[in-house]
Amino acid sequence: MAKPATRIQQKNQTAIMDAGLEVFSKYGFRGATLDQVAEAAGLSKPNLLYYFPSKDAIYTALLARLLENWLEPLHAMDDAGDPVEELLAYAQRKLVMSRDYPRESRLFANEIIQGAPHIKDVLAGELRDLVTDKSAVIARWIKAGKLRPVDPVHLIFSIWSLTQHYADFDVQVRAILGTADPFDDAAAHIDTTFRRMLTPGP
Amino acid sequence: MAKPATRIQQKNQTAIMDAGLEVFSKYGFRGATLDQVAEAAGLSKPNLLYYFPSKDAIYTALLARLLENWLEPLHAMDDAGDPVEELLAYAQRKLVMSRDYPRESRLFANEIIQGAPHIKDVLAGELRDLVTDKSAVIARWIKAGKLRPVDPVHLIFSIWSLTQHYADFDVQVRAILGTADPFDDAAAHIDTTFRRMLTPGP
DNA sequence: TCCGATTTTGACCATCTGGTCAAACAGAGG
DNA sequence: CCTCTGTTTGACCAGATGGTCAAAATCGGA
Repeated sequence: MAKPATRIQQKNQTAIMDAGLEVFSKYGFRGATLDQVAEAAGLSKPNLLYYFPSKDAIYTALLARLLENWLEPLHAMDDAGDPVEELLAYAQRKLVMSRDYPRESRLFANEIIQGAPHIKDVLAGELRDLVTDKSAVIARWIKAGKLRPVDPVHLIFSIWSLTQHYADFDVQVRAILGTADPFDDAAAHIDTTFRRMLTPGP
Repeated sequence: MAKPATRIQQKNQTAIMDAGLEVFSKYGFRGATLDQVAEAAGLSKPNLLYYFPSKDAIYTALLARLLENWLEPLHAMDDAGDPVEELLAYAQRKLVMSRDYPRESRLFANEIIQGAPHIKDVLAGELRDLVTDKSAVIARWIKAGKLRPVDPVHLIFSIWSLTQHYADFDVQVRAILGTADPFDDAAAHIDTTFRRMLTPGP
């Protein structure tokens, strides 16, 4: 029953997704217009709507694709690995994602800031479960004396906010630092931060 | 030449500013509509435009007022105080602002994420100068051995991101933690974080 | 009370926005 | 060459949006 999807379909669908990412991440759902998306995709508006039934459909498809990639690094945190290195690696992966996929980060940030109307259920469901799960892992690490005591959930919030900041507030960061690439220094800073936070102290 | 501003003018102007804050912080500049602002202010749209000449004027006025309050705590960081306590106090002040003025924080975040079209010059001017100035203070503290070495500018970014996260991503934070107020735990976590980061280690 | 200044509003407008539709246009297989 | 399926488009629509304007309502002081 499922149709194979022609070559031209795939080309246009990815063009639309990419254009939608560009526009929605810049203006938010309500601030973006279909004309903008169509132009960025190099298509006419009716043609765009031949591939996606509505503005909402494009946005929803984008969010769905995003959420997978977004949660993957946290999933990948390994119970059996070295606690400090696992957490540091997670933070660095998130930072690399901020550098390489800033539009995705801003799309997500826009959605959350505006009250997460499209994904509130995912936050309270899948995401909540995942964080609860990984928090338990971190708590076990702490109990085993492998990490300096810290609130596990707020530790995860810290990793999110510190890394995503460099994508979401990119303009501000660059305005303050000049135009130089901030990500190398950011990587060093984040490494230092979490090492001091998590490594047993004096 | 300047007119005194009647009582009714002040009442309506503040009503409009508050309504604008509510609406613009929720949808961003482009996503918000004058009708929404007018309704939130309890005025008709023409009446609203009697007090402010345009949508842009309301938004600009909001941003101007915001920026003052926003930079004040950083200004207040005292060269002569105890380094660790000054920085911790700054972080706590920012966190309290996230708790008490989340709409302001989200308004600012929306503006920055969308490329800061209205305040790019402030970022590259006033804000940049302020951060440069305070970074020098922090660098001096480090050189004097009062703080563990850390990149001063990225330290300031850390304070911003960790505190504003609780306002900007409020929905996500509450979805994960349940409905309980997250700010007490956040305060403790942030205190711990920066104390470990800045206090001389082993 | 009256008068000028301030405030409020209903009606209106041009433009934009998400979305529709029938018709025109490929492209591949026969 | 024709035809069938998939693709593209110009013209169009109803509702929303930022903004205008003249007239009406209200206010505050003399």
